[in-house]
Amino acid sequence: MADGPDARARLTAAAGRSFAERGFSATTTRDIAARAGMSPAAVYVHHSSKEELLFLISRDGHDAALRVVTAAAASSEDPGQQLWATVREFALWHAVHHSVARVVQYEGCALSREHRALIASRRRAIEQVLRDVIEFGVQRGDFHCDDVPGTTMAILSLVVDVARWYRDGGPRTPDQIADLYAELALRMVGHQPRTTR
Amino acid sequence: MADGPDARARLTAAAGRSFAERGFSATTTRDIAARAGMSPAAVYVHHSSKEELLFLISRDGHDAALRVVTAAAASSEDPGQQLWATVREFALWHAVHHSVARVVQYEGCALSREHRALIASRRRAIEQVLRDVIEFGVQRGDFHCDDVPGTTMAILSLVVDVARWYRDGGPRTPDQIADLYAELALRMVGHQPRTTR
DNA sequence: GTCTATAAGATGATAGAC
DNA sequence: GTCTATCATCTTATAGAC
Repeated sequence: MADGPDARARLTAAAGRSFAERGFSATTTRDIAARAGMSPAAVYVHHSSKEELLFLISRDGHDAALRVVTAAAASSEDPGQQLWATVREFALWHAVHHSVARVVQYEGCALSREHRALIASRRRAIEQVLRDVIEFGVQRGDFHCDDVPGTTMAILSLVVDVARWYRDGGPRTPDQIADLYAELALRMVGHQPRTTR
Repeated sequence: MADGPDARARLTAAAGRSFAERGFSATTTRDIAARAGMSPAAVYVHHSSKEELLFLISRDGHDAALRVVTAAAASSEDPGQQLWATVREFALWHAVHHSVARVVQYEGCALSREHRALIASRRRAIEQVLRDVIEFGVQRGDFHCDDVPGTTMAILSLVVDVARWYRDGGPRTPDQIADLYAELALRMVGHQPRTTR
């Protein structure tokens, strides 16, 4: 009968928000502790270092994003629908979880060597999902795109950058952004549907 | 008969590289001084603070980027050519000057309130150049794009993100990236040329 | 598991000699 | 204008009481 998140989860949440707002290096363990309603020393009861907090946030964020794009890519047999859903869900995730997404996309360089390697494999997996969708559409003749790796990278760029500029209360809702970006991705791959949309 | 950059310029160059590699907060004044071949104290003979170095790099970088896109947008009477040139030159600038571009795009939150305001007006000017090109193309009937502000933002995103992932010695040259991104931007705005390209 | 107190070192910036 | 030396403060992380 827990009436709130436990201390460990409160600390990762507090660290995530702080890292997103100011960056890993500009965040102090005192910031994190204060935000979680604890003393600075309490941080180290639950986590071995500030860098470990960054790793946990980054790892769980990547895992969540990978689940989202994997499910979206498998949601249809049609390449256009697959790309539309994948980009839509990925962009939506970046907008809704913009705080975690910022840490995921921009604070990776503060990770230790070992942790960075663990994160890198997850990043490759996410990229692979998108690349496979685009490759499939090109092979099927639904997409017309000369440079699949380059276009994959460009669409990833488009979505990732949402984490940089998105603000709560901005002029667009996450759903509107997701819809727009999914349509733009279809244009980028030269989507020619067999039936009129 | 100068045989190298003066101390002041050496310091901004050293600071720019350090900020790009590790971020503003993770860079120490000792890092900057060592990179410029000076003692930590020498930094303060030429600059009043670490934040001032960030501001100078950010301001000059924004000014350079604004000049590049302004010239590109004015390089033709044809909307498609204008957009192609603007995105091409903007992407090229981000790849070639990726170190400065990283600072420009990702370290703005470390600026003082006053400095941030000075930078914000330059950012709006850059965005306006791109938006005007797209608006012009839509009015002319060369572009088919329902959401001009959204598409403007998306194309900016695409280009800005080059600063995040670009590495010297990567699989693509800056020119190849620029060509690809210019074509993708034309697809994003629904460019329908009057004469076959 | 939480706290207060503090160790050990790093950091931005300055003083003053040359 | 550059240096060595240093100040005052902040930072990560730990020690030990409760």
